[in-house]
Amino acid sequence: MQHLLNPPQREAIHYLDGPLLVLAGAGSGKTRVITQKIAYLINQAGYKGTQIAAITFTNKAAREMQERVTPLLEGKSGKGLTVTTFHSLGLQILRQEAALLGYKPQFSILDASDSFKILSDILATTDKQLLRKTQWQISSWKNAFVSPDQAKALADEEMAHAAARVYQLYQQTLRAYQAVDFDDLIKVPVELFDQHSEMLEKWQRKLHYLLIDEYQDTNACQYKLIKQLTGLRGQFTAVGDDDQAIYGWRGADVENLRQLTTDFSKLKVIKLEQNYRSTVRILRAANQVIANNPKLFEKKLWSELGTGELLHVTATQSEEHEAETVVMKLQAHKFEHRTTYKDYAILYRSNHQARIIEKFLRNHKIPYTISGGSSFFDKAEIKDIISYLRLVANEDDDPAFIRAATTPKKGIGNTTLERLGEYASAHKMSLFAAAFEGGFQHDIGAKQLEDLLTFCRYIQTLQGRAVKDPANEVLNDLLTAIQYETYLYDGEEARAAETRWGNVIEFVSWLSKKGEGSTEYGNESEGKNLLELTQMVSLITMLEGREDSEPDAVKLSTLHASKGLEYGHVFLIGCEEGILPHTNSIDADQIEEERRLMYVGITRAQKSLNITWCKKRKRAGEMQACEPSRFIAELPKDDVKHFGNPFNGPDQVLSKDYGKSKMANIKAMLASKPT
DNA sequence: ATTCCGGCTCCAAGG
DNA sequence: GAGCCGGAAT
Repeated sequence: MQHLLNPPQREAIHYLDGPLLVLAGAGSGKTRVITQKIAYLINQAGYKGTQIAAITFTNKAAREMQERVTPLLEGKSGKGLTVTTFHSLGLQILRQEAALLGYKPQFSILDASDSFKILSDILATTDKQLLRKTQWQISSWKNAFVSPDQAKALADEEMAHAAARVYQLYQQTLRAYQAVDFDDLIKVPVELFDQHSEMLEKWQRKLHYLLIDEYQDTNACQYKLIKQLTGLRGQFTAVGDDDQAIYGWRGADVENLRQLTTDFSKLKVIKLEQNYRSTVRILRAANQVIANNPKLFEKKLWSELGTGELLHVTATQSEEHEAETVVMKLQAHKFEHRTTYKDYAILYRSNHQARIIEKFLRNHKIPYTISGGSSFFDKAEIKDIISYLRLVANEDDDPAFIRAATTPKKGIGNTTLERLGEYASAHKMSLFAAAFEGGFQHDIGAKQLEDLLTFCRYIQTLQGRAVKDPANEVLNDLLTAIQYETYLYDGEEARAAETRWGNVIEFVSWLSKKGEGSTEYGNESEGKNLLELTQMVSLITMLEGREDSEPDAVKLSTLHASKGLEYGHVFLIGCEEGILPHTNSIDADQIEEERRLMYVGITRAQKSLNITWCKKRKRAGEMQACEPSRFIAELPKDDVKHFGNPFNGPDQVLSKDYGKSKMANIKAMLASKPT
């Protein structure tokens, strides 16, 4: 994609007279504009690296940006450049000003499942739906910058009032744990800046220029942070595309794009409409689908990359048949076009759709990598280890205490924990502190107390070592001390245990490397001890940078996680009413965002696009008939070729070894004629 | 009575 | 994939 910069790109890079909004269509070279602009600021416009912050939403985007900008920088002036995610920036601010906010520097960062458990305790229920709803409600309040008191005042019905009360208790609990959740990482700094203008001025003096990626995904809180940081100077570049706004569900508001034009009267708007990624047919499809959405800014992508292949839309009998079709088509296409596996991506609306595809890929020995979905850091074995680290860093972190104290089993059971919990809450102290209280100690048996104290004292020795010994040494000793490997092999069959232990090893070596601080840019992780690494770990969801040379593997990804990426050949599966658009979105009248998801999916493809849907799908235990997605009907007829009988083709009988037949199916596939 | 196991069901999206 | 359930095994 190396071309000369086109005029709007050049203009976007050189424009420094005030706030700038770059409306960058899919594949229009947006990352290039941001990285080149950073280089321009530093190499030509006299900015220092330390004065510039580029903000992204994902760690991956931040890493890619850092990697692409580093070679462009000349000399030392680029040193100290901040390329970071919103959450990581929030953490940085929070950590520096922790004392002022009444937090210890090593406060914990809770993940969604920790929050879920806390809410479950507060509400004294296991009703998942209610808990999810409450969690969502609280998160929405936070993203909209609404405090518990304000939530109570605003609550017009009893339900909302109850939720606001839970919100308050939840915040009190987090306080007691010396913990924040993901939403707080943005919200608390904004509050801090609201209340302490001198702190805000300090940060404004530090950061002279902001660049914000994926601006359409900002929520009210994030926008407020940007406004605070840019202040009166108003020197920033926001890059976004209203057609790719797909994070409304976590509080992002496309309106923020329009808001910019009203909040900054001098806002300059530049559109990037030339696409350097896809064929004309793919772009025409994308344009025509998205044309069904109301427009915030008029924009039409065009390409000079030739007409290209027809899009394929295939109706399949079932999920199994769909998976098989995709695998067969992929194999045939790869063979025919002499491509490699990494030229292909299979995209879907929800994570669970990947499972069946994985199964078929495995059966056919096709290598694949999967992104999005349940992440490395969500694995039980990783969370186990992290719970020790969290507890060592912050002994007030009760959720970490409970997990570490009970995993692996070490004689600390429910009764002990309950007594400890009672005492701790009665005396308003942490579980850890309560364990050392005489008042509590004669409440339980001698053996139990002995085991509990052994555990707590061990944590204390780790606290001492964590600040002075190398991270990998401490970690390895920890694993030995708690006999984690034995625990894994006792609990599971050898193969599963082996995988889990492998994950642990990988985690430890990854973390150790971070601790050495040998990263080439000398950024965040330099020379950090184990405690400082712990907070950073909480913000990371994927293990990155393991392989420098990407393996030759098919990419599996959710549509959300695919944003910003491109692939030669894309399979977009499960294009049915109820899947894409998702049922919940149909019910909530949020078709436009689903359409943008479809748009994102289409525009990932460079050369070919395969869309599939199932005529029948197993749902709630039984096979149900499905309708093709309304978005399929929105594709331009002349650019699409249909396969499979979309109406009432004969139901295929699925034999037991359905996924295992190989050549026969390839042949059948190749022979199949378009209807 | 307690634990163990296999099958069944559950799925919106991410930092 | 993981949590949950019912039935089997201890």
